[in-house]
Amino acid sequence: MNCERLLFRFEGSCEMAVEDKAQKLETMRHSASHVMAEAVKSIFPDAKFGIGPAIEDGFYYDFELPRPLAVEDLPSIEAKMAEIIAADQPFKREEINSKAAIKLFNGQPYKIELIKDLGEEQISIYTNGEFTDLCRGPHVKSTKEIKAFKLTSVAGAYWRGDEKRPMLQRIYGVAFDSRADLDAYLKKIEEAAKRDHRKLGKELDLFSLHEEAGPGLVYWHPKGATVRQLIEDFWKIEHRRRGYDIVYSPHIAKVHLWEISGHWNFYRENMYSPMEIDGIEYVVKPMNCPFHILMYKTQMRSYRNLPMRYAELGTVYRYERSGVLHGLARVRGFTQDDAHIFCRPDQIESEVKDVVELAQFMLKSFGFSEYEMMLSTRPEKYVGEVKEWDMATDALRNVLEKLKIQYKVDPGEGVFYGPKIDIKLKDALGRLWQGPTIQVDFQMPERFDVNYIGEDGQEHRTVMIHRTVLGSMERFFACLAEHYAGAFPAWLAPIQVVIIPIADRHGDYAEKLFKDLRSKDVRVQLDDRSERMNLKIREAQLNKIPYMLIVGDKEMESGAVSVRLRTGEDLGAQSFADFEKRVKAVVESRTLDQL
RNA sequence: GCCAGCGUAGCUCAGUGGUAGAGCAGCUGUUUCGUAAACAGCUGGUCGUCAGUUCGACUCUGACCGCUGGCUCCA
Repeated sequence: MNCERLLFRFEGSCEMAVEDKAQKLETMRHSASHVMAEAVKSIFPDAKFGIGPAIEDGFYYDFELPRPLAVEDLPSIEAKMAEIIAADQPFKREEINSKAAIKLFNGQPYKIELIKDLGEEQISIYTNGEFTDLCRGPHVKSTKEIKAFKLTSVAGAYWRGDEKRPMLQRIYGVAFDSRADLDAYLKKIEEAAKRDHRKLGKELDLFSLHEEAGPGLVYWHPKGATVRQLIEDFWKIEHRRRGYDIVYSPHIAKVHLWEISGHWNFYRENMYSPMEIDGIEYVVKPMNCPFHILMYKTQMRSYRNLPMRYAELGTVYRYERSGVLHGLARVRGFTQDDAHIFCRPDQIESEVKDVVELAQFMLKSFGFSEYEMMLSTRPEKYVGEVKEWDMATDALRNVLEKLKIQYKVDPGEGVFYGPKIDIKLKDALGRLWQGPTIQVDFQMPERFDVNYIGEDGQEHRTVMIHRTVLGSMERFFACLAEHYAGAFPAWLAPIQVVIIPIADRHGDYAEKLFKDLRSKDVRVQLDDRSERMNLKIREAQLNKIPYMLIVGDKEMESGAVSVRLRTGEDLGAQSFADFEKRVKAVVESRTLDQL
């Protein structure tokens, strides 16, 4: 047997083992949810049960209870669960017909609804101890196989995810194979909370939000604004290189414009209330598309000039419901890195491909390697013809397939005017946030009568591609801050270098260095306070400033600087010229992990 | 918007039915110091807002606003 085959077999079995282990964990987590339900039943005999699946890292169960739960209730439920686990109750599977099941679940309206919706003759039920549940399974053999768990939170959740149906109480828990795994997980969550962008925003003086001025409206402080400007500069250069034209458009427009686009009809609730100007109603823009269309339409466009790509860092306002606001990740006023590509139908695929590649390039440039690609298809409420939708969806799918990108399909999650590819970024706690999006649209061109003159001299309908490659500056910045825990790569760091004179007599030398670096566009700060060097280092460290230059008698004599990195590494003395070279190289290469 | 929790100095937090404290930050002074916090003094809050209960509320009740975790939503 040759090595290659051996290796292949080894990999194969390895993968299998991983899959197997994940499966076992999921089963155990699902069983844990039954155990929790049993515990809840013993405490609240009148509880009505919803559903209780396994989820990533754990499980939940939804209940209707006689009183609201608080986190304080969790320990007693956990204690009861521990008893059940210790009792080593076996899980028993039975198959019964649906009539018998409906009888069995008498007094459990949610279960009965589920049974009826299943519409099957035979259904399976699982029993452990005092608790019997409608369940497809599988489960562990007995409760003792649930090794380590913890209940984490209580929350409200609509029955079947429908806000018109009753809200049940959901208890979330996590479960692992061992105490050590559970502890490691809890530790990870604790660490992740420390890099929450809202916390970093305060600690590093990056941005603020103000209750008195309105929720969801962002104030970018100098340091946050610096990072944003650097991202925007990079974005602009990259767009020009790739054939985009940068444009600007107004912040308000007549309601009529959104009546044409269809947004008024579909999204009026999410737009800021109209204001009357000269007897005509205007709204603040919730998106930039109609503006770009108006610009496109100022001339006759030839097929020779397509595609045309209008890009704009466009600030938009959307009325988001109060409960969904979240730091910079979900706000009411935000700046999209928007662009609209006007092209011919035969150009769709290649344009989409370029956009996908641009998005990947942008994410990679900022150090994001973990993200999810989703293909969202035609929703229930849509405009246009199914034929066009299919064409647009195929174009998106083809690109994903050709680029060999792993993606998931989100059925019915497209925009009312077209299907889209979404890229979701992860925050510190592993929550996914919609980032870049690419939407193929035949509808806006139809509504706004957007055309080009073809080779045949006739008018043809232009196709639009709406896209962002970062998402919004706010959300992208939030994810970026969390990704680096506030220690931005040197090229993005709001302050790159801090100069720390040891005593006042080193001030002049320090100032000379400061002016020199500043004249070379290094973002440098001089810390000439009458404080001890130790304090200045500590503060620079807490501010995650990449380079600290310590200058005292030794350095002053030889025209040197002592370099300390924010990693804690002390590089010792080197010539100032060498240091400048080093910083220049690191910043210009936009390297992400080197100082 | 819905469910639950929370809201005390710039920040992190303690506290009680009888009109509030700590550390850090800030200010003033002393210190001039070699790789993560020098020392001393001082300033600072109508305890989220508005009502109600009470002789008296920051503390109890209600409404509202905001935040946190979920749910729903996210053009």
